[in-house]
Amino acid sequence: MTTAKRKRMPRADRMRQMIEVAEQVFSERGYAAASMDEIAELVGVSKPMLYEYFNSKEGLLLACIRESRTVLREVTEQATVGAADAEDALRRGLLAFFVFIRERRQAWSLLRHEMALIGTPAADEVEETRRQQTDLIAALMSGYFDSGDDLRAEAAAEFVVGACERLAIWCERHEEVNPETATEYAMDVLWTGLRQRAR
Amino acid sequence: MTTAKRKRMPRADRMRQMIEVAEQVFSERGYAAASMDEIAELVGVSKPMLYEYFNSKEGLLLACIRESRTVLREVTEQATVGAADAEDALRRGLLAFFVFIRERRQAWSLLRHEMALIGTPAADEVEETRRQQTDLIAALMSGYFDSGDDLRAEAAAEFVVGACERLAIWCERHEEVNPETATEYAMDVLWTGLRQRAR
DNA sequence: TCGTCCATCTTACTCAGAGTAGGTTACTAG
DNA sequence: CTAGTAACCTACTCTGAGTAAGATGGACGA
Repeated sequence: MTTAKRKRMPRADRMRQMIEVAEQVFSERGYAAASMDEIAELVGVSKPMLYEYFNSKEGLLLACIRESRTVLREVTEQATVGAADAEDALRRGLLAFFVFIRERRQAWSLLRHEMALIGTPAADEVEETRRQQTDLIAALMSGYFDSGDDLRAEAAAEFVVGACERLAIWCERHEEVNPETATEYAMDVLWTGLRQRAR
Repeated sequence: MTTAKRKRMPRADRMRQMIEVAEQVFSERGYAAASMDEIAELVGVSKPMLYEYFNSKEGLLLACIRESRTVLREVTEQATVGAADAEDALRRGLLAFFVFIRERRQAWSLLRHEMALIGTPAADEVEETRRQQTDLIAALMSGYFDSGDDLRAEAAAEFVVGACERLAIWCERHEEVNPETATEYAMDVLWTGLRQRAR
């Protein structure tokens, strides 16, 4: 990218570059079909360098996922500060999320495909990202809602995360649905409930 | 299983047996970590037999996923026949789903881990399962709801599927939450909406 | 009873790609 | 100008998916 034909670059820079390329390749080909040789070649470096910095293919994937998670967290947290009430907070958070997934498709596609790796670090890592969002929502809610039933509140937070994730994937198939509309759809069901629409 | 020490069994039977074993191994080890050699050994047959019947590792996975999907469809469709109204239909469907995932954990865990295989048949297959459920819900709703906005209705259906999927995963971590309670939590948010609980 | 047909099954490979051992080169400080 | 070390490379091993080519058991007609 940076037209650097000079080799030898400092560890931190090289790592960033590797993550950038890997994110691209993983989301294009899929984790399984992506080869470390190809990533190394695109970076312009030999394979052992990848292993030097990330230990394994899965380690490289992990780094990509963590990278995306950090951005997602920053974006959604920022969005909800200074919200007027629960409804406002929820709406702002949702909008930030839907904007994120539109602007950073590749990163999102990595987060969304939860590896066929039950019990492996990568699966845990994706799960951890959801937990992060769930906690955020649960925290938001507890500030505005009657607690009453903690288990129920936790379930509600999981619910919101799952629903939005799915809606986001649906949005990929519907270019015409912009983040604002998606947010409105989500709020409609979440906040108002389906009862309102029953005959 | 059937204590058959006699080899040579008819194609159909052998395939069923292979799918049974594969479902077990895939959900235990994860798709990537599972080896065809191991599955073949557990079945008591040599590897080329697996390829004879399923063509590839992914083909075998596909067969497992399709198997589960068929059962899921039967169960949920059956549950909703003869529902009194939209609320009742939704509740029955949800309960059937939550019972299914509790009773058939392995099958569910296969459906839930959507392979790190963007653009490959297996990913499409899992997606197809969701579409099946989404269509079912959309059909249910259209029978009871004002149509008005088709896109909105489609979005709502996606929403329900995603939310329930996530809630189901959450249930795995909470043994104390039985299908009935899960259904109640889901109905609470979906039907009533979060507004009811705001301070 | 005996062939003969073919579906079921096997042994024994190839090949791609993850991961590594051990050595080489360019920059940097003294 | 010479260490010293961080960045880098060549050239391997090894596991596991996928396959070629052939062996075998048993149903069924003669």
